[in-house]
Amino acid sequence: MAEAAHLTIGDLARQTGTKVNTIRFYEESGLLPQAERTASGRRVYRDADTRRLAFIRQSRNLGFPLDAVRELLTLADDANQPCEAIDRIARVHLAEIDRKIADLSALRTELDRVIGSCSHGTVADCKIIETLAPRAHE
Amino acid sequence: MAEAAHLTIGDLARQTGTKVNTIRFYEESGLLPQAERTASGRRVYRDADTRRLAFIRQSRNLGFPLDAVRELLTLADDANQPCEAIDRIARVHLAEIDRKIADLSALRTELDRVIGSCSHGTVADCKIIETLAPRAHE
DNA sequence: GCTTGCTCCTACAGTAACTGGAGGTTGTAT
DNA sequence: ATACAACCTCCAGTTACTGTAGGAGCAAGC
Ligand SMILES: [Zn+2]
Ligand SMILES: [Zn+2]
Ligand SMILES: [Zn+2]
Ligand SMILES: [Zn+2]
Repeated sequence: MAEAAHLTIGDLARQTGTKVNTIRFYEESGLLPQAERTASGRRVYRDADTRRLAFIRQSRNLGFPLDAVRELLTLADDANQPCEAIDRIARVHLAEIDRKIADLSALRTELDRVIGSCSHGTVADCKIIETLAPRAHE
Repeated sequence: MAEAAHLTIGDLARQTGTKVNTIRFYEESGLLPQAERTASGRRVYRDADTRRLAFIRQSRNLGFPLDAVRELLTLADDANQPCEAIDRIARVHLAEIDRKIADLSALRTELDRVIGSCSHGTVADCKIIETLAPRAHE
């Protein structure tokens, strides 16, 4: 039932919600194979490319950096291997996200404290500025 | 008591915990004024520069982007103005941080769910891969 | 057959905020 | 005098694209 249609780069872009330039960028980055070309030099894609690109986009949506996506793509090809390595990449990524959330939360707390301390007078009295400027002790 | 010492760029870097290259970058970006030079072309700094750079660094530590730092520096110079504009910049920045935290938290939830669904078999059964690959329905 | 307009091509600059290095000069201490 | 550190000016690299310039191809309507 599936038709192995030949897609243009624009078709592929539409199917996957990816910009045309981004697809070319993925090709150049080695995430997508070098596409076949028509006689006039236009890229031609097949369903397998759609699936690969969808995988990449889904991974990106989950925040995996391109290096991790590259590894995931390789690992996903060995269907009979244990999925340990895949899980590890995902857990490392989760830890990274947790770190970022922790950093931002600490920042948020501090910034909120600074903002809350302002009594809305002149710049000379502004506690925000006072926090940013080094207190000239003495 | 304060001595208006002439500082080298290295002195300034040490005093503020900034890399030498970063100081040059700030100068080029207009955050620091063009430094005076010695006869041989070396940059010379004074205490006012230390204070300005400390302000920049403190702002950066609170996550303000350089554009915001630039505005803060300008606003901080008008000591008699109301601090409204400063507060607004800070609140906009806080909102941005909140947005990032929300985005990351949503990502974290989803990623955690995906990881949790893996039953540690082969790649063929891995739920993580299944999530990333488009389900070939039918 | 021709023009219009869309899609495609390559190549490159720009984004944020630095960081590091190459290649060369100056200052300082022994 | 000779190290050696610190300074100088470029400039490339980082992340993951995005947008644009300048040019060619392709399908449709007239
Ligand atoms: Zn206020
Ligand atoms: Zn204030
Ligand atoms: Zn597993
Ligand atoms: Zn798994």
